[in-house]
Amino acid sequence: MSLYRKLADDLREQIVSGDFPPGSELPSEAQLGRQFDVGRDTVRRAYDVLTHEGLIETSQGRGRRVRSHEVFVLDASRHENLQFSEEESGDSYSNEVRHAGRRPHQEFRVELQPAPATIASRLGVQTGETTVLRFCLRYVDTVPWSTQATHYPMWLADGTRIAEPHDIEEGTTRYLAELGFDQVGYHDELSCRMPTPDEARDLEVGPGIPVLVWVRTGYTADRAVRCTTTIFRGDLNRLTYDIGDLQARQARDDPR
Amino acid sequence: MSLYRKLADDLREQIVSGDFPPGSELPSEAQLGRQFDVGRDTVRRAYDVLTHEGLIETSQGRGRRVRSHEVFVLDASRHENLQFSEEESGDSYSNEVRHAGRRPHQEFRVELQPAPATIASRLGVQTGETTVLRFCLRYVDTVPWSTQATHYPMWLADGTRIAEPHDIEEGTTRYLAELGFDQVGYHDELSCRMPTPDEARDLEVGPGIPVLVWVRTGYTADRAVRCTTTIFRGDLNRLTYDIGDLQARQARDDPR
DNA sequence: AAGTGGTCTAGACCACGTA
DNA sequence: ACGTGGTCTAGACCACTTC
Repeated sequence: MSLYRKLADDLREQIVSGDFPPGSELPSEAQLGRQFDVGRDTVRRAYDVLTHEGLIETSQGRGRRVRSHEVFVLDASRHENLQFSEEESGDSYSNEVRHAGRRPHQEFRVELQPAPATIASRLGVQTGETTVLRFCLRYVDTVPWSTQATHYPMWLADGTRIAEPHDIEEGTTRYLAELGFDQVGYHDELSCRMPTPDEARDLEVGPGIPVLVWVRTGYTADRAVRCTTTIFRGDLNRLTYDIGDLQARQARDDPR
Repeated sequence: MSLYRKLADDLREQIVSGDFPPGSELPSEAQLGRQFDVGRDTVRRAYDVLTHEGLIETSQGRGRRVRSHEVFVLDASRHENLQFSEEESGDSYSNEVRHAGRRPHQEFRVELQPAPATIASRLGVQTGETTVLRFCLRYVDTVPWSTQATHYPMWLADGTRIAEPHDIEEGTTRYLAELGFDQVGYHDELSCRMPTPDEARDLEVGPGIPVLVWVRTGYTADRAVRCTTTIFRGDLNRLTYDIGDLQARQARDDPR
């Protein structure tokens, strides 16, 4: 077993056992080098291991700290509910965030884009066919939280507010319904991977933080009408689905 | 911008553009060093970046290759179906894998374990209370694919085959139903993160591969009866959920 | 100014795989 | 035997943060 791995195991053990609680400062490279009588690069490699496990974070000039987590839970099975409730208008993301007592913020743009193969097959159009892309970079308070890209087929978006570069106040799902495109079913796909450099920049994630990828295709009774790809920071998010009858669970959460 | 980052960007561009297709060999450290007139460590750091993005894989003595992906799709909304179909007996995992034309294999063990806080709160028992843990390391053909750990509360498992260290042929969900514990609802939670060293060993994943974590809590009409934590290799798996009416999608998949 | 991490190099030796 | 990657060191210089 190599020196730096032993050192990494040592440090990991100290972290998970609570000797270094979340947020606490870790020894400097020089200090650890003296303490274990190893070169500076060996210490750096040990810390690199832990960084890529998502355990610690580094700031130049300030040292390393144990990462502290915060998790936002999103109920995917109730998100963009198929039946609109009376009180809930506007887009689902803002509602969810405000409901959690946090301040939502988003940067928004609309583009015309030739459909990539992955999107085209889901929307039932030809690869390269023009689609309308509505893109959001979403913040909770001031932390970048997720990106969301929704593709609409041209046959649907053309001549509607979907294709215009403005926010749709009442929410796009509701607006689509007003246009006569009632979404009656969703097909969701979930995967995870390391972020691309672009995603890492947008979401401000360093090494060791994967992204959770959520692709939702929305259907009317006849056909697919939109495909939404949401990229979540893996450290900050959790998705949930309720299936079947969960009376027993709700009883636990809302004791009378 | 540092040298090794520029070099990494260069190489990434060549990989995603198809100059180095999946499975192809990449230049050796020495060769790249000569080509770009940089030291060996700089080349290594560039390759480390791509490795941690999950783009390439390394074998000592044999060089580096572009990783090639394969993805197994699991339909979580139909998995362990609440209504048993006639033809489907045995556990859901084996069925899914065989249905995909692959050979399933699992290593299996049963333990008594004090409930960790995360499990206890989901099962509605006290932290540290004894639970029965049924653990599986699952392979598809000879590749480790996922681990699955199901915790059962002692009040349910005691004196049943759940607590015995043997496979349950007909599937645990069906066996539980026979015992009078009909699962009528599931609560699913999804997240992702980098694997712990233990998980990396079990699943044989190197750096740059996150895991997808799926926690399913099963409920009868009265209470939670089990909590299943499945850890998937992030590079090999995708989960799907169908919500609402998807006639339009099924029509696409099964054209008459 | 002093301490922290970030980049880069040269050199040495080891471990693994192929031939 | 040779080429590949893996580990470790010492030294130099830079960039950022804090005081």
